[in-house]
Amino acid sequence: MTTPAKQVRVRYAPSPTGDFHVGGARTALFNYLFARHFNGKFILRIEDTDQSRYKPEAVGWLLNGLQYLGMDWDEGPEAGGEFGPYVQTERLEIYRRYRDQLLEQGRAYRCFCTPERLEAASKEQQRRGGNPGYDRLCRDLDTAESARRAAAGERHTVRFKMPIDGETVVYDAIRGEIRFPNSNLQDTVLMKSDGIPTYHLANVVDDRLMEISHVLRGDEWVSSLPLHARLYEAFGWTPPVMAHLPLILNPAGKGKMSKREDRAPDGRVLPVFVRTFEELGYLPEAMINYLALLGWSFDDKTEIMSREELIERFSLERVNAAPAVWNYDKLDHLNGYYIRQLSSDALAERLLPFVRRAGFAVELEYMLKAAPLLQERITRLSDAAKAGGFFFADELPPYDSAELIPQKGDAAMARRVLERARQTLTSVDFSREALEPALRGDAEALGVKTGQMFQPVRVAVCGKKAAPPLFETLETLGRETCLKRIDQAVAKL
RNA sequence: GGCGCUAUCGUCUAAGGGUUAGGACGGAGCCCUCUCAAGGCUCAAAUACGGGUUCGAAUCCCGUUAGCGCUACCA
Repeated sequence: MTTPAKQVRVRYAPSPTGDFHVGGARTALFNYLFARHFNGKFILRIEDTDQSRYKPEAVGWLLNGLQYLGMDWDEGPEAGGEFGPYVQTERLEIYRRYRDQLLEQGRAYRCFCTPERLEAASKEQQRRGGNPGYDRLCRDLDTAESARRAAAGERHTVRFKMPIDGETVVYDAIRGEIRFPNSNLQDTVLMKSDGIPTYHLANVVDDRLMEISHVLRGDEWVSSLPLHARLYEAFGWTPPVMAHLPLILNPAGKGKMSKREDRAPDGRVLPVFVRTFEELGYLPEAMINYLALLGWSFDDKTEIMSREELIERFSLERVNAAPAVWNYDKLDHLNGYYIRQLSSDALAERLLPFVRRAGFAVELEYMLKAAPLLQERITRLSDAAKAGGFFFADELPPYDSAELIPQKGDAAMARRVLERARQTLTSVDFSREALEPALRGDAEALGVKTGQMFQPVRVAVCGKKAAPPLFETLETLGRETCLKRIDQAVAKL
């Protein structure tokens, strides 16, 4: 990628109207990677111009989410910076100045139409076979009259005067040239009647004032590009490089990844919000790797990439134009992979809060022993409580005694096996190295296959058939617990 | 409806005029094995359709179809 001439300054500019979801995280990530790749600045700006949809918790969710994913920002809330404030409702005076400028230049006009009239006008337009939208009634209002009505306190919005004929040609760094017939474009509202700008005005003004060099945002914004291009033009500004990132579609491929969390047919939550992924124990390494692969690729082979590699390799040229369908299986695969890459110490530490939250009182020392046995068997950190509950619980949850009966065996065999094992476990050195030959010897002495020997013991001790390797498990659990559980199992037979 | 974007295995993608169309997830099979995993090997699986351009098209152009996005005093 050719290095941009001026300093790269990009921003992620969400509106705090809801939870921070993966679509937003992907947009933030591409901005972050782009900035870090060029040693530029990654700026966070809060676009809170929609008062009615504003959610006070949203900024917290956002900041926490970015921190969890390890995307540090150079300027913005909590970071400061010389282009602040970075919250739009703290910049209202600025937008009013630019509104006035457009008004004076005749590039915008006051609209006194009521919502009711707007609706009626839109319907009338449609009835006449045109497009729905505003009929531009106030566009040619006398300026003195307009100013007088405004001064008298009459409620109004300010609309941008779009050209009526011809076309607006814009350029997108990913898609190239895009042409829009002006006959299709609206005189969009720039300033609402409450004196707060809409996205379009605030965004363009801020990007200019904050010296944003590249705008990387979601594909849903391409339809606003002509307006934004005309706004830059009206102000006499050169627009930043605009790049629209492909949308993330829900797993069904039908529509944008929803902003609501559904459940799979089996009842599992299908997370959409960043904090849900965090709560379920997705590692930031996996999230970032997966997100980066949604709409971007490095080459024909490489998929596993660390943050540093992503930063080094990221380029706008390799961003795809087509929308991408979200795939939970692939994310799970990556998460499992990154879990397996962790040292057992690191895994134990990460596991501890999850297992404790599930209600088990566990110490780090014990977790250090259990973690390696769980490592290959979990795809998310939160899976550990279920997969290894028998490690952490005092009492095993109830299980079906039929599970104790070995393949091609019967209850009598299970009893013989367990009683023999109990005897052995009472005296043998309680290490995996000693346990294995001892129990194998028991199998031989009893004339049963090793599987028939191990399975009843495994179920007695773990309460289920699918569990980590037996001897390591026994060793971790300790003699006392193992003997107790075998006694309980024998009693069930 | 209008406007816009997009179109390679089920999914994420590579190949950007010449390849047996490559990789990954998922699926199937085999191996390993005390179960479950993990790991290794193998297999099935794609250029939406129709026209051009060209010696040659997944690749360039046009059309169709389909999907998605936008069509607010929301972002």
